Amino acid sequence: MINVEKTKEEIIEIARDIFARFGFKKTTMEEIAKAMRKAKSSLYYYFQSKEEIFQTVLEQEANVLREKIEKAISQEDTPQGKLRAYVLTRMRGLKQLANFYSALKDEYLENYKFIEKFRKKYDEEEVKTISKILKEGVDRGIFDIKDLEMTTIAILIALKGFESWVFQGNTKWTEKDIDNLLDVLFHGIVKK
Amino acid sequence: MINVEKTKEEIIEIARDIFARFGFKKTTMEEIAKAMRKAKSSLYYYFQSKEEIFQTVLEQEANVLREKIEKAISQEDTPQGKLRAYVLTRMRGLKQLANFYSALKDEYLENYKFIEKFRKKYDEEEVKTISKILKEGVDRGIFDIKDLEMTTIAILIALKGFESWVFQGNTKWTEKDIDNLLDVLFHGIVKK
DNA sequence: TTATCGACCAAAAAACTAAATTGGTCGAAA
DNA sequence: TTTCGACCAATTTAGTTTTTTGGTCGATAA
Repeated sequence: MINVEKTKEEIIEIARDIFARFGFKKTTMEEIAKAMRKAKSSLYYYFQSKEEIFQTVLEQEANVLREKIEKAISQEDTPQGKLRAYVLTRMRGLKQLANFYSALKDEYLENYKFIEKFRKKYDEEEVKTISKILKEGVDRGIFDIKDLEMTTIAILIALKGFESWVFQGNTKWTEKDIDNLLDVLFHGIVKK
Repeated sequence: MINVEKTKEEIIEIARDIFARFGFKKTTMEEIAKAMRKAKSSLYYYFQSKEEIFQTVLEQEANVLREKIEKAISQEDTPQGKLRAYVLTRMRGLKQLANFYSALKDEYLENYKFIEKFRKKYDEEEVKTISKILKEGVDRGIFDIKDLEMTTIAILIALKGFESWVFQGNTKWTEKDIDNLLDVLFHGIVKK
């Protein structure tokens, strides 16, 4: 009762490492149990299924990133600064979750609907975050955006593009490069 | 001798359709031969391998697209127009090659090195095309770009991002949307 | 009551094997 | 010069058996 939450925490803590290494599919309940020095069936006292454990781990991980981003944004004042903070923090955070991220990617083929669901939910969050920043910029008379929704999606798509590009190890991006690109986003390439 | 080239053309013409439907792996030489009303071994009189046939088909298809793009660009005068023509023509062309494109994607898992090689070569072409347009814009005093190479790659990556987004059927993009995005690329989102 | 466990099961996955296909070769014959 | 069928080694596929895995349940400590 009083220990349940604590044990749950322990489980997801250990499960996280194993999932990060082997991904969802290749991680077995037996492994997690052994690492916990418990019997496999004991895990089911705390979680209903392997899926539930994984989902919990995912959500927790997402929370950490979300908070980092939230904090980074709130520390900036200008919409430009916020957008920059968002992009940079997101990039760094994902890099830190690289193991996890690649594990997810590996099992992209088998499309577990609960993972798909998670992705969708997270995508929607990101859309909200970006569009909020953009909207604030427009409201404060700093940004001039014709189609806010389309621009939001565009930024997200581009961001995802860079993401997979970077994680594919095609090019090593520095912070300076990101700034360069943000500069294009902010001011365009046409001379004024 | 005089007919060899003609027969070769016939083969790749027929092979293209089959490859487009079933992809490289699932297409058999027997099928191609049957569609040609020839024996399988006859194909080897014209091509050294299945790979060579596929490669030829690929290259031909790329040539068609390349010419379309080249023509579209040359008909425009301003760098903005050229870039717009490039993006639009490329998008349309790839949409037309959708079957082919998805066949390629399906076999992305098995990574045939000759396909990888082709992709790389084509990527380099695209980089050249884009950077040429950008450079012209800069030289004519129309564009103002800090890091030309990085901007080129950025545009290409973003383009690829949209590509897979569109082909995944996530959103239906109109020409107007593209124009909207190009507008962001040209003028940025910061109010002037 | 709370927490843990081993025995157990159905279903899925992995390992194995036999049979069929496939890309490619070669010499013969139109 | 062009086409073909017979043939081969190697890969794929289909079918089967064995093992593993997620999950359940009742017993049993604490």
